[in-house]
Amino acid sequence: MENKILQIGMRLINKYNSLNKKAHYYGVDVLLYPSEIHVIDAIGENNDITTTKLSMNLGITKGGISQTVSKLYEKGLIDKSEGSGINEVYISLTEKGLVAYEEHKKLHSVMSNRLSTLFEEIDDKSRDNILGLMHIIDEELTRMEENNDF
Amino acid sequence: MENKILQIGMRLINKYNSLNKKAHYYGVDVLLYPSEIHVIDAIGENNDITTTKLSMNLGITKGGISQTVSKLYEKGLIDKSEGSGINEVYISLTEKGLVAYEEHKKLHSVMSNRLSTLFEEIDDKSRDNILGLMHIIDEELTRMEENNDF
DNA sequence: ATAATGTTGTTTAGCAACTAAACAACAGGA
DNA sequence: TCCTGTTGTTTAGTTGCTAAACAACATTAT
Repeated sequence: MENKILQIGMRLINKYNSLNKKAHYYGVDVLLYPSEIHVIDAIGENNDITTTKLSMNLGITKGGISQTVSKLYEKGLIDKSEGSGINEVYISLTEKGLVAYEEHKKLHSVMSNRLSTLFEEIDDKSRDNILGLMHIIDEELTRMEENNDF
Repeated sequence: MENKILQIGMRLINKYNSLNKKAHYYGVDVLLYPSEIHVIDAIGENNDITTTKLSMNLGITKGGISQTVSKLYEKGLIDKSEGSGINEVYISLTEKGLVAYEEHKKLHSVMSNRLSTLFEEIDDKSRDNILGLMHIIDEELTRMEENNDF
């Protein structure tokens, strides 16, 4: 009973991670791997982004991003354009990329809506407690990261 | 504001997964990789377990478990014993394995305790709402898994 | 101006952590 | 005895990274 939340939380993370291993088509004609749809998602939410910013945004090395971006370019989901003369490359979605982005987003909207609804219906105290709970987890994960405890 | 929880939740998952990529010593003289400490954890909570049961328990193929178990055997963290004449092998922790298991558990106890405390202090309504929230996420992840939607 | 340093993105080799498939060893029943 | 089911193992292949070296250009220092 004591660490029930932690247990459920771990089960949710495992479930998410397990789901997150399968490739899908997302409405386009090429199979997209998890790493690829994540990059597409990040570009869709921040068009004309650079490799370095994607790297920071997703917490992956520049080399890793560069590899995934190359695959997406070959599959015709993104465009590259030289940015403001400097040593930058702006990455944006093609029409095909946009299709995949929106299809992917659509699949999450049901859960997103259900959570929004619940969050709006509950009282302030519950809302605060939920955020407090998440805050504790966040703090502890950060502490573990800093102390190298895991 | 609408999908704030989902956003925080995703950040927590990413943070956890990022932490979960590093190898540690866990108080013993050999470096243990994430997959290895997970298997140790599962054996610690269920001593004299078999490969097949570990496989089901962790949601990994028998081959994958077999590989990780081999490494743990070579590192001296587990013992194997023939089980009841049938075609089974019982896996248990050595003293060294037990040290790693308990060290790993200790690192999680701070967060576990903080969450337990919070959960005990809040009112029933908040408690129900938190569980309700998790239940929705669980349901939606299951639905996505079944429909192959992701 | 020239040299040193910083920044951008890319490529390469290597690794962890799997999976799928073939396999050997044994058990129990037809 | 043969067939089937189960157990655990091994092998080859894959994804998704990282670390390190690199080239190209920009900025700063001397």
